[in-house]
Amino acid sequence: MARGAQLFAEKGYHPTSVQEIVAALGVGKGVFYWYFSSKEEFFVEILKSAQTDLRRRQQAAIGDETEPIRRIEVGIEESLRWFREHREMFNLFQFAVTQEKFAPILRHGQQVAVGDVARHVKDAMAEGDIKDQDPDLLAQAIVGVMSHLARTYLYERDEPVDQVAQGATAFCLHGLLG
Amino acid sequence: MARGAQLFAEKGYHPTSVQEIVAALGVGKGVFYWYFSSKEEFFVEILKSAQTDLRRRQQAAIGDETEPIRRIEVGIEESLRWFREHREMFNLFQFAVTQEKFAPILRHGQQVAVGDVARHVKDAMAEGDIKDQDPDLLAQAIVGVMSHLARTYLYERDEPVDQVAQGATAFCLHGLLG
DNA sequence: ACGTTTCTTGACCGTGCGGTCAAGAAACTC
DNA sequence: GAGTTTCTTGACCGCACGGTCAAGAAACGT
Repeated sequence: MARGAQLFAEKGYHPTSVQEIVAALGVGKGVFYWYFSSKEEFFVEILKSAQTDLRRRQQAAIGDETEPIRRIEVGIEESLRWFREHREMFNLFQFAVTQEKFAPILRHGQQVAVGDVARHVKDAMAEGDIKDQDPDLLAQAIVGVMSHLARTYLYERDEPVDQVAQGATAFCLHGLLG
Repeated sequence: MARGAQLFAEKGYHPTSVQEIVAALGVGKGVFYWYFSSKEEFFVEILKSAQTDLRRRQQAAIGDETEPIRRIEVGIEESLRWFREHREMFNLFQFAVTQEKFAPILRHGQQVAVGDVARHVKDAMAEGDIKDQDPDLLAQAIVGVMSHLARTYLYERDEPVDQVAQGATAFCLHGLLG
C-alpha cells in the first residue's frame, strides 16, 4: 500500500490508473479488486492508515513530556519528522482536502490533531503560561504554520528538520514581536 | 472564465470535462478550442488571473499604510476578504500546488506574496519593532497561518472575515505567549 | 486423493474523455 | 454584394480508463 501511495503522490490521484498500480505491484488487476472494491476505497485506506500512523508517532513522542508547552513543541517537531519520512503523504493529504469525496476523512483527522494541540493550549492556560484566548484558534494557527513550513522548507527546499522545527516553534510561541 | 473556475472548484479539475464547461457557458466545444489550446492552458489562465487579482487587491489596500506592521495586518485582512469573495479559488489553488504541472505557477505567485510580507518584516526590523530573525521564515509562517485559518474558519465554518482576521493578526504578532 | 475455498489472472466491456475538423454563420472589407 | 477573415457548431475520433468475470492455480481440510 505504501507502493500505491508513492504512485499517487508522483502523478496525482486521477492520472494514476489502476493499471499502473497493479503493474507496479507486479500483480494482476483482479487481485486489486479482490482486496479493494474500488480505486476510491483504496485511496481512502491509504489516507486513513497514514493518519493513524502520524497520530501514533505524535503520541509516542509526547509521552514523556509533562509541560504543556513542551508537549506542543515536541508535537510540532515529531510531525515535521514524520512528514519528512513520508514525503509522499503531504501532497496526498493536501490533494484530498480539496476533493469533496475525501475531504471529510481528512478534516476528521485534522480535527483530531487540532484537538490534541488545543488541549495542551488549555492546560498551559490553566497553569497561567498563556493568557486566555480561544484555544481552538491558536491550535489551528499552529497547524497552519507547521504544514506551510513543512511544504516550503522540507519539500521545496529540503532543509534539515530540526532547523525548520526550531523556526516553527519559535514563531508559534512568540510571533513577530515578543 | 469565472464560470469555469466555479465548475472546477465544485468538482475538481480532472472530473470536470470540457463538455461540461462549454455546456455551462452555453457555447459549442469548438469555441473553447478557438480561444484556448487545451483544458490545461485554460486552467492555468484561471490561476494566473486570480493570482494577479489578489495581488492587486493587497497592494491597493496597503497603499495608504506607512507603518510596516500595519501593512502586514492590512495585507492579511485584505487577503482573507479576497478569499472570502472568491471561495472557488481557494480549493483550486490548493489543488494546483499538488500537481506538478501547475505547482510552479502557484509557487511563483506564493513566492511573490511571501516576498511582499518579508519586505515589511525587514522594514519593521530596521525600525526596531521586530528583533532580528529570518524574515523569509516569518513571512512563510504568516502565510501559513492565513491560509489555514481561511480554510477552517472562512470555508468550513463560515465565520465573519473580520473576526478571523483579528485572530490571525493577533497570533502572528504575539504567538502563544507574549 | 479429492472437494472446497481462497486467491490470481488478463482479456474484455462500456463509457466518457480531450481534442479535431468539415461545414457554415457573422462580421468586416472595399 | 462578392470576397475574405473571424468565429461557432457539434458529430466524430482514438484512446485509456475503472471495473468485470470466466477460467484456473494454490492452499487447505479431511
